[in-house]
Amino acid sequence: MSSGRPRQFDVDQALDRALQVFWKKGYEGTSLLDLTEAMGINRPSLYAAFGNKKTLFLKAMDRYVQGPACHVGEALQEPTARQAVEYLLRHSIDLITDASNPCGCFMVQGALAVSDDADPVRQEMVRRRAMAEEAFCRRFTRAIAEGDLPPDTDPGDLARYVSTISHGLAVQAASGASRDELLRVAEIVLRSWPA
Amino acid sequence: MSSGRPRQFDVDQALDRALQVFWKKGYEGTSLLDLTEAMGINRPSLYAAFGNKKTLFLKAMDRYVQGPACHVGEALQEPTARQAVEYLLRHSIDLITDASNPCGCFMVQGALAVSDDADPVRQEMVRRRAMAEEAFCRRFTRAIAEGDLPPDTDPGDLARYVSTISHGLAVQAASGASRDELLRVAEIVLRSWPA
DNA sequence: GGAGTTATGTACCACTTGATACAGAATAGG
DNA sequence: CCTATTCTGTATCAAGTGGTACATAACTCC
Repeated sequence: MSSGRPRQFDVDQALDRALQVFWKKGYEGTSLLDLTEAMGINRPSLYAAFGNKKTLFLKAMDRYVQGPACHVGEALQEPTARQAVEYLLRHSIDLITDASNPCGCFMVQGALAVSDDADPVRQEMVRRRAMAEEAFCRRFTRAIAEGDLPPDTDPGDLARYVSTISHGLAVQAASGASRDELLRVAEIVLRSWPA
Repeated sequence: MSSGRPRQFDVDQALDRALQVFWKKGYEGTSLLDLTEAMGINRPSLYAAFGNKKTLFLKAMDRYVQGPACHVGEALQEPTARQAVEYLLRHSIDLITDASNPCGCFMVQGALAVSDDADPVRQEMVRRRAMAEEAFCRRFTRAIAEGDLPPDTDPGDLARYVSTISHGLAVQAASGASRDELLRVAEIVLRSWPA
């Protein structure tokens, strides 16, 4: 197999740039011109490497989950449920208020309310958010079995609660709340942790 | 003064219809065609009555605050801080999961992450969310003075906490969470209310 | 009934949108 | 060197965007 003319750009770096734009402007607020300018490539190269706008967005989503938002998975590995939540909240706050990224959470503001045309993208984001919540639900189920949460705890409700806090913090960050302000919110949450 | 040809549509009803569309699809996900179809009027009538897309959106925002979201102001009049928060959360949940409206909160998903062109609209939403938070801050300050909250409470932090919960619930609703599921989240919040 | 005023509806504007056709450039294998 | 393959860049596409000009219709006041 002959490999033809080599790419003149780094695919992952271009994807990171695309992620930044989608993160700041959302799926529908981002134009192809925004993308090609940020990625430093022209339109046909973008389409050849990433398919189209939708598939590029989905790939940016994967990269977000595995890169900037990898703390979500890491949190689950903390020894106790409380520590997992603490890890999640603190690192989430660091991410969503990090000055080198757009404010807020890509997973929340990337495609929250969109046109019918973009609805599949929105639904995929809903699905991914639900997956994270379910992972915490399973973690809490384990915590109950390990005696690390009260036995009458409903793990699903608690996971939904944590998810609610997390998404709320993201909206706060998108509204301009600072790291310290959000850390104090997290403190209120953790102070009353049911354990 | 002569009044000319009378309007053939009800301005407030048309505004309600516009609100519904913006609520579901967000500012940038909504096209003029979406609007005119939902409002039952044609383009020039829309522009004559509401200015342009941005000003229409802002007017829809006013209508949202004074109509569907009037419970926010009402909550402040409850006798205690705890009751105010309880009122806020319960009625918010009713609103954001009401089947006769789009899921979620217009004030959150109407314009969370948008293009530069729409950024003024986004900022106005940020400002309005901040105003609601400040109102709760003042309410909590009063509650502390009335001995209805611990004297060492920081009213700003507490207001930000409540705001975070409220916005988090909105994202959950936009993701398809049911009324009952969110009521159980609210229960967790209220169970640990610092009073 | 005529004059003045305001709303409606068609038809259109310039511009942007996401997406491609196609020619040329850069590589690998033979 | 030649061919096959892949990428790049220009130039372009049809469709959709927000926004308006203009003729006409419906009303009030004189």
